This record gives sequence, structure tokens and C-alpha cells, in this order.
Amino acid sequence: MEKKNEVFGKRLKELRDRKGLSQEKMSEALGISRARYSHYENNHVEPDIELIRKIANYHKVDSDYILGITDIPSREENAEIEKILNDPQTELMFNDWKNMSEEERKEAIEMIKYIKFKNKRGD
Amino acid sequence: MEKKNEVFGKRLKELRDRKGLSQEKMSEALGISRARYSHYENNHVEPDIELIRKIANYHKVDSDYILGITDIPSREENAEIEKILNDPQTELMFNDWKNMSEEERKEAIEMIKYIKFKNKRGD
DNA sequence: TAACTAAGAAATTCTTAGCCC
DNA sequence: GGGCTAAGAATTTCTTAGTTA
Repeated sequence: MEKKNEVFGKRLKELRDRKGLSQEKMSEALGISRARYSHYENNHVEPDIELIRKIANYHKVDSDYILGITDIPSREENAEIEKILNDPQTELMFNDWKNMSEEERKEAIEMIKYIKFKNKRGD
Repeated sequence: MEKKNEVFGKRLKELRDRKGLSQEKMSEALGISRARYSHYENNHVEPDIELIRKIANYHKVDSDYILGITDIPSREENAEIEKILNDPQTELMFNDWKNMSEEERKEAIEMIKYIKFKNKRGD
């Protein structure tokens, strides 16, 4: 059967697998038939906007991810990261980190691990 | 004519108005007919995924906004941050960094500066 | 059990042409 | 110009039933 070269179906399957659900369970959750859901995963057909919304909501990911516009499942996470990066110290650290070699980075990671380890022990 | 109670059309019109374009110009930009574009704004029909992508890309907004999932036009992803964080080592480092205290971070920054200094001198 | 698909029915979309302001 | 829509053609989607593994 014909398959469009779409990322949409891949995403559906990937998100479903992540939850360990069968197509049956997924179709129930979305309120559609088993066959219909299968068509989506195999890129035989495309859903309407309402179902795209339901899918995004169910998996708690951005529609941009489902539609293959981005490879980041959710920008919410990214927003959190941005917040962390707004911390002055973190910014400082990142300025150095940016232009470090792989070797230097390895070294730095070791040091960081050591610092954490040391403090946990209360030295 | 029948109108679905959709936010999709509203968004299309709003984004077009923001640019001060006619439906004609918009339809040309998207590579579709004038009537077809009008149907979209009036919620008579819904586009396929490919066209949703084109619209989001043209207006530089998230598909989540166009589909009415969010009211925030764009979550303004920081492309630079994404790129940096995709590096495996950086990810590793960041996992530790996240849950470090201010004191620990200070210490880490000193260490990083030292590592860089040391290497510059060729020791 | 789980997933896929052929075939046809059902529904939606798209075009053309024309209308209104 | 700028936007809307009726009507029918064209296309797509959805269901049923059955197949495959």
C-alpha cells in the first residue's frame, strides 16, 4: 500500500512505544477505531486539526513535534533550560564551556563530579 | 455557509493582517488558489499537514499557535542553546550542574578557569 | 493477540465561476 | 480590488472485513 514519506506516522509510533501501548489502547484513548489509528501510523492518511490536538495533548508534546516541524518533543522543557541558563553563574560557566576542547571538557566533568562527591561526604 | 467553531481561521486572518497582506498575496505565497485560502480563513475546510507546516513557517510561529493549542505565537526557541545542549559531553555536564549549590558552582567555575589557564600555558 | 490493508462507502476538500461590497 | 460562497468534481478519509505474523 502506498506510503507517504511523512514523519507524522513515525512520531505517532514512537510516542506510543514510549508508553508501551498497543494500537488498540491508543485508538481507544483517542476515541477512534483501531484501523483508523493504524492508517495514521503508516502515513496512509492524515488526521484533522482536532485529532492533532488530541494526540499532542495525550502525549504532552508540542504539535510542532508531531508534525515534524521540530525534533524537540516539547519546548516547555526548553523554557526550563533557558531559565536555568539565565542564572548569572551558569552564564559565566557557559562562556568558558563554549570554547573548550573535548579534552578540557572531560577534565571539567571529572572535576565537577569530584566537587559534588566531596560535598556529599561533608569534607 | 456553514462555519466550524474553529480558532484556526482566526489565526490565519490575524497573522495575515499583521503583515498587511491580501488573501491573494497570501495564497500566492502558499502556492494555493485564492478561494482555497478563503475557505481556510472561514473555517470551511482544514489543510493537510504539509500546508500547516508551510503556514507556520511563513509566519514564523509555532504550529501550536495556529492550531489553537496555545495562545503564545512562538515559544522563541533558542537555537544556539539547543545546539550546545545536543553535545553529549555538555549534556553530561549539565546534568550535574543542574542540582549543584551556589557554592559548588563557584568552585566549579574556578576549576574550569584553571583548566583553561593551564592548557593555554601548555603545561 | 497485535498490526496491517483491500475495497468501497462516506466525508471532506478543491476548483470554477460568479456574486457582493 | 478584495473577499465570499454555491455547486459539483476530485480527492481523501474511514469503516468493514479479512489477512498476516
